[in-house]
Amino acid sequence: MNDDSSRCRSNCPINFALETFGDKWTLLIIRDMMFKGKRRYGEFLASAEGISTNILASRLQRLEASGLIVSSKDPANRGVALYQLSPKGKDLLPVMLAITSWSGRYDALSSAPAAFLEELESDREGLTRKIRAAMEQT
Amino acid sequence: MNDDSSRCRSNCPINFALETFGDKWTLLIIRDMMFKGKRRYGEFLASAEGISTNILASRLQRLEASGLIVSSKDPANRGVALYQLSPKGKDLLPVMLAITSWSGRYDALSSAPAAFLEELESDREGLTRKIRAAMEQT
DNA sequence: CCTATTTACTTGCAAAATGCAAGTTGCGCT
DNA sequence: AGCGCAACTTGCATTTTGCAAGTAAATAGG
Repeated sequence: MNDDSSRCRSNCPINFALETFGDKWTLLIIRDMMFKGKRRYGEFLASAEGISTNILASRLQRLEASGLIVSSKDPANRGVALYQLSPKGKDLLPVMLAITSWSGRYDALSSAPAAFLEELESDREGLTRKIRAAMEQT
Repeated sequence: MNDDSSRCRSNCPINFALETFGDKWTLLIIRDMMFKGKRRYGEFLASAEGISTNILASRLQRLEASGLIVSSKDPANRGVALYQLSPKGKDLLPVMLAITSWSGRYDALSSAPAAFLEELESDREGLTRKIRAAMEQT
């Protein structure tokens, strides 16, 4: 293999959006929205990893600024804010599934349910469709 | 859809290895090893994003501790350290490709070469094989 | 053999990000 | 009006990062 299409030299870098992927809390918030259907400030705050309230506010702001989520007020209750994934945010699903699959295989602390992991390996497309449908519901 | 296999409640969390994915520099180092064939301390230090030397040392140590990379001394030159992806590290390829694909579509600052992105969309399996082969070379 | 250079780090300190606890604001209910 | 809840904001201590400089070991040249 002497054509080099699979490798990049420093003059043709592969860069990616580090603001999104290089941050722990950002990924957790997206995960919560994507797989757990969370939409409210208090729900994110309650996640097992224990994000603190100032950081949560800052990350939600950043996520909205970069177009990954959209915020609105619950029409039934103006005191409640709703955060939802934008199409751009929903398109992170393949990334999250790849991370989940790798973590399920290699990271002992990463406990996705076994049924979920099995379905992910055996029928990723079907699972993807199901999750996309679930995301539209909210 | 009232079976809930595509969503998880808080009692069945999807957790992933945040030490790996939640850190900016960790991802960049893995990218450099995977797509650019970098193996040496000085090469990582020279990456466009400008990691500082103390952070690089700390991340390499962490990556080795978590089994993603293996370090050795260059047999031809004992003063030179070589860092290489372990099988566990190489298996991050699908994650990196998913991130690259998303970034290529949505992030203006993320410039993977167009030919790479096209191949990624049209023949991901083939590209994956090529990159895996290239990774074995080092 | 002695010196200079390269490579891979370590150290010290200032700046920034994070974590924690407490306070504030706006809305809905009674 | 008064209470409660949800969504933030603020202040401050702690941790992490970034930057500049320094050290140690291994080749390279004279």
